[in-house]
Amino acid sequence: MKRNTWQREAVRSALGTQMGFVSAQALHSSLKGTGSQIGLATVYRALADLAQEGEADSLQSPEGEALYRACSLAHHHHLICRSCGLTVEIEADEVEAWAQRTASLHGFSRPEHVVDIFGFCSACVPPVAAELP
Amino acid sequence: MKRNTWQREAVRSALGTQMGFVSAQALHSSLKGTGSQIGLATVYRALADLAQEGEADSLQSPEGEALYRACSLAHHHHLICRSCGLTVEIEADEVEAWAQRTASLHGFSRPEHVVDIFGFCSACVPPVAAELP
DNA sequence: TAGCTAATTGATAATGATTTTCAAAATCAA
DNA sequence: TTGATTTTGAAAATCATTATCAATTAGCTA
Repeated sequence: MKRNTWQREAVRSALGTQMGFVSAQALHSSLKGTGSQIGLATVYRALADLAQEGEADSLQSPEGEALYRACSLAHHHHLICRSCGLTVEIEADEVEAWAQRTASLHGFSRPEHVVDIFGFCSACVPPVAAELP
Repeated sequence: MKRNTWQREAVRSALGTQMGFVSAQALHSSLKGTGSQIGLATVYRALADLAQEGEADSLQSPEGEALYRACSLAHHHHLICRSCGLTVEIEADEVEAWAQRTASLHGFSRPEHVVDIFGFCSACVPPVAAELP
């Protein structure tokens, strides 16, 4: 049976206070920073549980880290600045519908899609100007 | 100056014979399997180069591995079976346009989007039937 | 063709995220 | 409270990927 521990609550609540996506490492540091004595392994376990129970969204950053975010109600998509990390929540009904349609069109079930756009926000100029047309 | 080595050719050619996405590790094993003495670090470097030069596409698997695939010409999206690895190339003009539009709408430049759908193909039944409605 | 020089290789060590281990601590039902 | 069972957490183990650096090699150039 699943038990309720202050650690799990701490992770759930800490995740709720974050605005964007956080890595397990970052969340752990954040918790430690507020005086919590929670262990890193526990944070990983709690996040994995939350994600499985649908209480958290997760995605892979381009650097290969797993990022988590408290899941409000709907499924969202993001526009993430590669430089400053600014995250803009975007409407993706269009993509949502397309993903469902495309998956079932090819006979795929239980589709989970990853639709995130990484770029440079207006405040962060592209680092390699020579690459631009 | 960039030089042509049999190692780089081996990676390029090995990538070309793969049908779907492969990890660097897998490609290295595959090369070793055919008698090549290429080193793992070199495979990583060659793949990174190919991806940067636009000769290969790369994406992050949900497990956090970087996957590569020989890039034909256009930018494609994929429908990938979590169980058997079957990869279906999908048309995503709709999403392509949406990504561009959304990025610039929010002032983002040089957008790179990740649009991939992971699910279970018709041949692979969902492992957890209880989760379905 | 021989020699030069900078780019490339690869074995290995280093890194960094994530997972496993397992004994000790905590939870929950009775 | 007791006791069975789950959960925790520090440290070790994994795993993919990157950095190191001496030895090798590609591509000039004489």
